[in-house]
Amino acid sequence: MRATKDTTRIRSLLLRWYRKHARAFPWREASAGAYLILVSEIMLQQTQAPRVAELLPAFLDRFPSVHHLAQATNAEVIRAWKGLGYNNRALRLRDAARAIVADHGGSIPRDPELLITLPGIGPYAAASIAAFAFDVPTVVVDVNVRRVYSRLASPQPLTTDLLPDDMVRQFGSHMLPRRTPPSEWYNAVMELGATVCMARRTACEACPLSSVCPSAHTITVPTGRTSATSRGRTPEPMFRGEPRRLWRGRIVAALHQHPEGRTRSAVIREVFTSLEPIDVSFVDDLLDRLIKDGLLQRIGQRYRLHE
DNA sequence: AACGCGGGGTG
DNA sequence: CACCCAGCGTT
Repeated sequence: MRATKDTTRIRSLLLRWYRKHARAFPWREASAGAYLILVSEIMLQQTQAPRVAELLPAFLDRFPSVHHLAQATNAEVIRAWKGLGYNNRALRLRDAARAIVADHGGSIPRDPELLITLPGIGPYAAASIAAFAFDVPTVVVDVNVRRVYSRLASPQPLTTDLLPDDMVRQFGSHMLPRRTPPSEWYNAVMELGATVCMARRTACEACPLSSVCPSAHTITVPTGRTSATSRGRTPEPMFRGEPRRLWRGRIVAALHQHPEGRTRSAVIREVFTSLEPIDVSFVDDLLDRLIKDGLLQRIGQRYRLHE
């Protein structure tokens, strides 16, 4: 862990850099309210910032307030979520809006302890909404923050090396500025993580913290087998050489344009072109999972987005 | 603790 | 092309 003396230096170097290099995003505007922050934080968990910036306005136009979102049906919110992936999260975001209306008078809570009780809001989202929407001085740790803080706190030999979560949090509570708003601080840390102190590549020569960073210029890309599967991750289930989740996404996409629904045969024709009888069980498994998740419903012989 | 969830980005 | 990326809820 670095000496306290360096903390002030790190803060001022990074904040000065951020004021010069910040990209303009809707959630960084002074006019951004808590509802915009809530929606954008959920979107940003899964999608690159430029893409969220592109898709966020249409979603907010469709659901301008937490009250509008709370009234959305499953199908309505899934359609508005198109292009963002992870449809389950759209439903949870809508459920969170319903809980905010039902239990919090329509006002988004500012206390992380309350935020984390909402559907789809975990430790990261609860802290980030409190910090970005209300400038609550709380420790926020996403993968960008964890990466930047790990490299800054102690020398990391490899780009894949990260400190344990508890050490990152300890360093993070030490780094929280006393006067600068937490929203500005975390925007700066995440901007550095996204554009300079990146996961698979570092740009130490362009980093404002290289003079105080113990990992600067020495961190290297690991060689050899580093793939997810060889690190012990469960391999994704595949079908016809592609991950199951992509077939799942195609079924949802195929039903976007058909409010009246499609028969199983029609879905198979459109999405799979043709199928051996032995493989039809794969489709049935997919359809069952989609229904279980609340994305689809079966009406008679037809499947459609869940109303 | 392990699994499932999208689809674009990167080397 | 192979490989990478992320936080949440469920089981």
